[in-house]
Amino acid sequence: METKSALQSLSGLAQDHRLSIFRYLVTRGTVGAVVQEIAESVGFSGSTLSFHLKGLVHAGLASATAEGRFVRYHANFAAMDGLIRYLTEHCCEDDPGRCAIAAKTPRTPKGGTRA
Amino acid sequence: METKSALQSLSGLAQDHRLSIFRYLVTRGTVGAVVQEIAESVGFSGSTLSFHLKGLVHAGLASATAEGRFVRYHANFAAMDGLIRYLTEHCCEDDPGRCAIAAKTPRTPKGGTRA
DNA sequence: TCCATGTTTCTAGAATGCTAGAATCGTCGT
DNA sequence: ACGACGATTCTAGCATTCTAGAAACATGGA
Repeated sequence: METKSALQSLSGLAQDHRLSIFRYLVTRGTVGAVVQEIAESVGFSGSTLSFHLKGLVHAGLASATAEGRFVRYHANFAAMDGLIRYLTEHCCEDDPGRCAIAAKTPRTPKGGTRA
Repeated sequence: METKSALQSLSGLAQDHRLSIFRYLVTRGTVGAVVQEIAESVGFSGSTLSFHLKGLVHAGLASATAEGRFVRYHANFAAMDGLIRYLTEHCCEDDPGRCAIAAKTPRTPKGGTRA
């Protein structure tokens, strides 16, 4: 993951409403949630919700799939993993022996990059 | 980690200059770096640098210790770990069996919360 | 086709965040 | 005590982001 996409992910999550939305999607795992469900969970106006969902998708943190007139959103776990890896990259470069973090994250959910 | 501090961490990192600073501090591990070093690494004006360092400290992502007239900064790995845990919390709540992420991060660097 | 429903886009105003020059504060060496 | 130096704070202007009402768009059912 390059700096740019890490920054997009971080900016995407650095807002309480978007963080709420994302965390809700995380709890929903591979199932995801349609906009109405999300709205019930977080409780703010439709246009605001749409604004933030767009932000999450743009940041690569979520994906949207149409289901008739509903739209289902899923958290993008791969993006989250990438972000985590990015943050811990080069940790304690000077003295890796002292470091318990660096590059040891056996992540990615079973079932691919989506959902 | 509660929502508020996670949000602070995320906001702290969601800015390219602060992210650069933080990542540089991460590479410096327990050694940390004085402001001059950081300035050489990232290359922007003193007041801007100070502004962002303050932001990182306020977000709990870095700590500052005076060394004569120098100030040494360290990345706060504990905060980063906390953030990572927070993000992956409750992952796939509906069907944990399907999830490879949830609560399995053996993190925290050797040597305590500082550094 | 027409209406109801679900979602997104448009818009403006308010709030927040960023940058960098100038001034300030604290520490060290002489 | 004084000057040099490292770092932070102050300030103002600029840019970005957030919110929510209104309008628009798309889909499904009657």
